[in-house]
Amino acid sequence: MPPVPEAAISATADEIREAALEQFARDGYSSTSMRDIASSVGIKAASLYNHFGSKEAILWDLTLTAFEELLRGRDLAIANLPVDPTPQDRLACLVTSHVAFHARNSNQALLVNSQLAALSKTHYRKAVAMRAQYEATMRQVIDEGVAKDVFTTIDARVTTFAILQMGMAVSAWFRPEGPLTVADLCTIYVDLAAKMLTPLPLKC
Amino acid sequence: MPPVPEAAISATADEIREAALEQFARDGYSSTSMRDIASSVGIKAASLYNHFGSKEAILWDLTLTAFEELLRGRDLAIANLPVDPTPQDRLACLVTSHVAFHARNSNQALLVNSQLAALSKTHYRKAVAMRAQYEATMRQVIDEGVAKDVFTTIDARVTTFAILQMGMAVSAWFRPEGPLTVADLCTIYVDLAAKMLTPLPLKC
DNA sequence: CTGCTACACTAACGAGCGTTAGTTAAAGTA
DNA sequence: TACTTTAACTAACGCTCGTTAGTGTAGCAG
Repeated sequence: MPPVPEAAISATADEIREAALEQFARDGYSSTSMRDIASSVGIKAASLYNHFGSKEAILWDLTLTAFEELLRGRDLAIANLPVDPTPQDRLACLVTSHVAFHARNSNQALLVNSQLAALSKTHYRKAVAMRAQYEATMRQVIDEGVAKDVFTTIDARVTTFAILQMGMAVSAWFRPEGPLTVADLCTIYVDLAAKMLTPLPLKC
Repeated sequence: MPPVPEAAISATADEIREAALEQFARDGYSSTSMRDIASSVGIKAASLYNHFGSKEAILWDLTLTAFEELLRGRDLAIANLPVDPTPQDRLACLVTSHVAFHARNSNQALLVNSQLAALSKTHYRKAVAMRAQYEATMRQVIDEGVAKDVFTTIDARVTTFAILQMGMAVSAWFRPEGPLTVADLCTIYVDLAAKMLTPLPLKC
């Protein structure tokens, strides 16, 4: 009896991850069967259990990796900020890493944004905590800008949701073979987010 | 043998609609069983077939109703516009009806925004067409504003998606018992959308 | 060469799924 | 009062699901 692997590391395990990620993102967790995943990899369903302890373990593995990459992208962007960054700098940096992630890793993004409910209660709680921590980063930047009087907003919480959500939606429609590059997309969303936090110009 | 009802009209049918809508929105179509729906109504699964021909028929019934209400809200808002409305008037009107629908009918909104894939191919195509028609209304208003030089945008298509999406997300988090009223919410999103389409003020 | 490990397989279990057939009881109509 | 309709029920069908048990085999370590 092979010990139930905590986090499988092998070429086959990676093929399983890849196939499961694509199908979970496209069809949803509960509409994807172990037999579906196995057949994408070219093995039988029972063989999946040589690599992952359960179907939910695959989802959790993928979810953890997705969150790690999301947070890593954010941290990398923050690390590349100029010294003494303005709130505008910080906002542009966060929106760029946010949108770039959702454009480049659409399957991971779809998993994180709409398949968390399929996790076990314990894993779900951890995932929600990670998401809350990620969202808090955006909120802090907005609050900082408001405190320094460079941002204006009716409601900082709602504006945070709005900025995060318009970026998340990118994963649902953006295709790299389309007319826009990821860089184009980031420029557009940074512009939108900046405007959302700037007072409307008075007629003068 | 009762004829398979096209669109059932009875108190029980309405209870089924209500229970199915809530569970489809909360747990997803494929995670909700006919036995789940039946038990919410207080009957057995087989009795559901006295009112609807299949599980998908329930989803399609709910989807059609949701789209009808969404479009009706939009048309009502448009009908109440002042004579010779400006693009800003039109934008505010559309954003208000959009956000109000997603705040007040969150279950219907979640259905329309994330359960279409569970429909049969024929019904799916019709639903996507209705959604496209709805989205086109917003796009037209933005294009009109750009043509009249009262709106500025890097990319009208992406901005349309962004405005629609930040409103759709409302259905996922807004609770009427929270600190904000629906009217508050509409005000906030109208403000955000207007700013998104207005040029950043130059320092002067 | 021997033995162990890794990883595939077949077969099957029990549970749950959407759905159908056939039955029964109550309500409405002639 | 008799007949029809409505809408509930029980029972079961065939299927798919996640998962487990047990088996075979190739490759590597001693």
